[in-house]
Amino acid sequence: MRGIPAETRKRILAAATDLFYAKGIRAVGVDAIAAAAGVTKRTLYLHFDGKDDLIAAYLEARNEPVLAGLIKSVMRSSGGIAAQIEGLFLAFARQAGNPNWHGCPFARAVSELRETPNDAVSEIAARHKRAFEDWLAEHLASHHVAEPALVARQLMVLVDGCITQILIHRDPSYAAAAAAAAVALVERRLPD
Amino acid sequence: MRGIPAETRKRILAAATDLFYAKGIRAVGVDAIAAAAGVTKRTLYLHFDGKDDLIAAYLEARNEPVLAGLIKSVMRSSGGIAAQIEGLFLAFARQAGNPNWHGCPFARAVSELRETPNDAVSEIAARHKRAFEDWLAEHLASHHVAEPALVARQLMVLVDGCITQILIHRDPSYAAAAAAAAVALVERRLPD
DNA sequence: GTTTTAGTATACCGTTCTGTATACTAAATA
DNA sequence: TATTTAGTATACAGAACGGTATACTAAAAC
Repeated sequence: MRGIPAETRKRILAAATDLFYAKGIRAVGVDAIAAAAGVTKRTLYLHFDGKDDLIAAYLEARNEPVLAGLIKSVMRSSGGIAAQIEGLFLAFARQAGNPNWHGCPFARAVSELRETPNDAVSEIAARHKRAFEDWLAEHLASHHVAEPALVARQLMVLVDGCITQILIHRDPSYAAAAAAAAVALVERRLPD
Repeated sequence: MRGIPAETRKRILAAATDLFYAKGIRAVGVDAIAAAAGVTKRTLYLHFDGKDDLIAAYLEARNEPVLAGLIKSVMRSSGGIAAQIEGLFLAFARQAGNPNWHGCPFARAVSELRETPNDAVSEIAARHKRAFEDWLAEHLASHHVAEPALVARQLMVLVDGCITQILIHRDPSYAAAAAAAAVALVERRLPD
């Protein structure tokens, strides 16, 4: 069989994404990824230099869609900026109910691959988080929130903390506390 | 050589702790732990039923000292409750400067071992987090903070979010934003 | 003084890991 | 039509994995 190369690569990446995200990166071998993609290991190594390259491609491919999803969660609300930020955290509670949800792929990759010589993972994850933080700061500023950079950082802390608590306790209701905190932190920076 | 059994067990556990915490749990083999403990693999399996048992013992052993350290960070400050909570986050910034610091061992274990059939990990981690949350709620209540249970949860979210951000960005200064958020969330619940 | 205990040393088992090699096939391309 | 391309199928190399087996040793306990 002869397929379109870009299609095959996408299928391998999709299989890697599902498995890495669900089971963890070290827990998944290249054999399992090749099998899940319906591809021989030979073909996998024809499209990727090795597992490290596949890991980097996996994270890089998640950057844009995850970022878009986060922004969409904020923008969906029709209310003011505080309601929008609240919507972000309520979206976490909703998503966490899905059994396929396993938290933030970037945070989990960094956490798992600590002290392994794969610089790409750390760099991609930091870039992703920074991108959302920067977007938040601009969005807050455009809604006349004072100290937007500081508030954006505080919201990032709440975002990852919310996700971690939900993962540990297997209880999406932690998002409600995070949402209330986020609203309070935003509202106290609004003009009177 | 014949050693005191409890001593040998402690040495194995200490080696496992160092390696698991620094490199991750899947990244460390039992051979490496035995070698680091200066013990044969035979001896290791004489003290632990297997790697899963060792993982559970590692986390269980961290519970008390980590909890004690967190409480100490809060109680060190001589100021009021807001200053105490601020001190907790400033302690994170201090510890994160140490190259041996790698975040929360419980959150990292849960994150890495997601969807592996080791119930103990999830249970121990949840119990640990819950213990600090409960202590915080009682401490806040004793300082006349309103809605202590909710505020305690919000602080837990900030704690784990702060740690995650520092890990990802390799930048302890994220603790400052978390500290400011924590102070604001506590102060607004103080009696006038 | 004999037996139990807590080890060492070493070898091995079967499996899985990342990665490579060899040979073949069918579709697109020149 | 000949050649390149993108694959399949299969096997294997070399290491690391968790875990076990055998034989021996020295200190402690009865």
